[in-house]
Amino acid sequence: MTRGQQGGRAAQAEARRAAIIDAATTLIAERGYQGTSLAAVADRVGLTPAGVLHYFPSKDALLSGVLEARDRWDFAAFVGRLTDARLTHLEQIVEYNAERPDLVQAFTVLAGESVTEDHPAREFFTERYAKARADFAALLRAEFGDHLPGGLTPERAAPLLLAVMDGLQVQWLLARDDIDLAAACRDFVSLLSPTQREQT
Amino acid sequence: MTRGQQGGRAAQAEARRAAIIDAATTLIAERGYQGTSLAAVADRVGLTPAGVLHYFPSKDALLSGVLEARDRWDFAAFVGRLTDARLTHLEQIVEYNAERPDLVQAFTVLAGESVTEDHPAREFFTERYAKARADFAALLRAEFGDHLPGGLTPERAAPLLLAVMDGLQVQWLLARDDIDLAAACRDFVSLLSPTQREQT
DNA sequence: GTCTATAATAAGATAGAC
DNA sequence: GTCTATCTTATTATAGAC
Repeated sequence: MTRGQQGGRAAQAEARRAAIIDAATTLIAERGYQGTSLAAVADRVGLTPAGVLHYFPSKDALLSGVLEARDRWDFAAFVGRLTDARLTHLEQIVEYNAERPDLVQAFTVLAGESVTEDHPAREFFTERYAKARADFAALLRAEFGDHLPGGLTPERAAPLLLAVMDGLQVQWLLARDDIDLAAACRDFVSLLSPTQREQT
Repeated sequence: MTRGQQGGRAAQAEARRAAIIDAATTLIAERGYQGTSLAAVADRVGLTPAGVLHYFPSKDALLSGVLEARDRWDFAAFVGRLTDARLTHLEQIVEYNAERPDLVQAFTVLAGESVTEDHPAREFFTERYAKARADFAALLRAEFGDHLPGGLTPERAAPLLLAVMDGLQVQWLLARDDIDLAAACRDFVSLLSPTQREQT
């Protein structure tokens, strides 16, 4: 039974790593990256700080693991399906995010921290946003063509779309009863849609 | 000369407090609130940590001072002139903010941190956003009336406007060469404007 | 693979000298 | 009003036992 349902030793180590990343993500959501200690992560997975450092050689390496896990999730949920991407699909992601406030909170906190100097997540978010702007521009062009309301182009609207999604998350996390994440996102898309304007 | 150009002892104490708040704001921008130590603040104003604690009895009290100073600035710049507020005025504020990336960065970091549990700035940002949504809705109604593009009302557009301004700041701080804060803000306003749609 | 033990810093805050 | 000195606690990370 040493090679049970989880497979061999390597697979067990992978499961441990995943559990540590999970715990770290939750704690980052609750206390931020700077506010998260290795001791707290270790407690959550039933290890000591030294035990955690066996899987991730430093706290920064653990953060990298958290960010990479998010990237894999994003890829599976969105970028991997970009060939058939539609704005409705983007709205589905928003709805799915609304079911995972812990994940949204972790990455809202990290994005905020990332603008500080020499933050270990700064490069990650810089590249992530640049890529998101390019992806969103392509999405908007596929959906609406070259000419958007207000005389905007997809390239000029893309940062706005990204900003709205990000900014709404902050407001939602601070006032979940007042903000409907998915509905507000749809509201913004309706501003971009040439066909739906002036509806009552 | 003991009562020189700065006034009496009370005024000198106020000047000290202001200098400490200034230093703290800069350091929060550079390293976040959790990453800012009293020792670093003290260094910047030529005091020891104990000296700083003479003016602010705790680190949290110092943060409150930073937030109150921002509130006073906001009031002078925006809320205090709400009677004659126009969207063009809001755009002037964005342009002014673009000249003060340090302030923008400090409050972007703090807003991100504030969504964590028991953060000392959480209540501040919760109330600030709620008030901003109400103010923006009134502003949009005064400017455009009850009916906005996409079938939106001022109340539904206000959180979007707030989200765009916030989200653009994050993108701008991470890629100042790629994002034109004021221009992007105007782009969004043009989406809300009933008269300017479909311009080329 | 996980631990104990410990190193090496650093934090916020207090007491009391000056 | 500001300092020195100190308390107390927490941090990341390493070395080496088991």
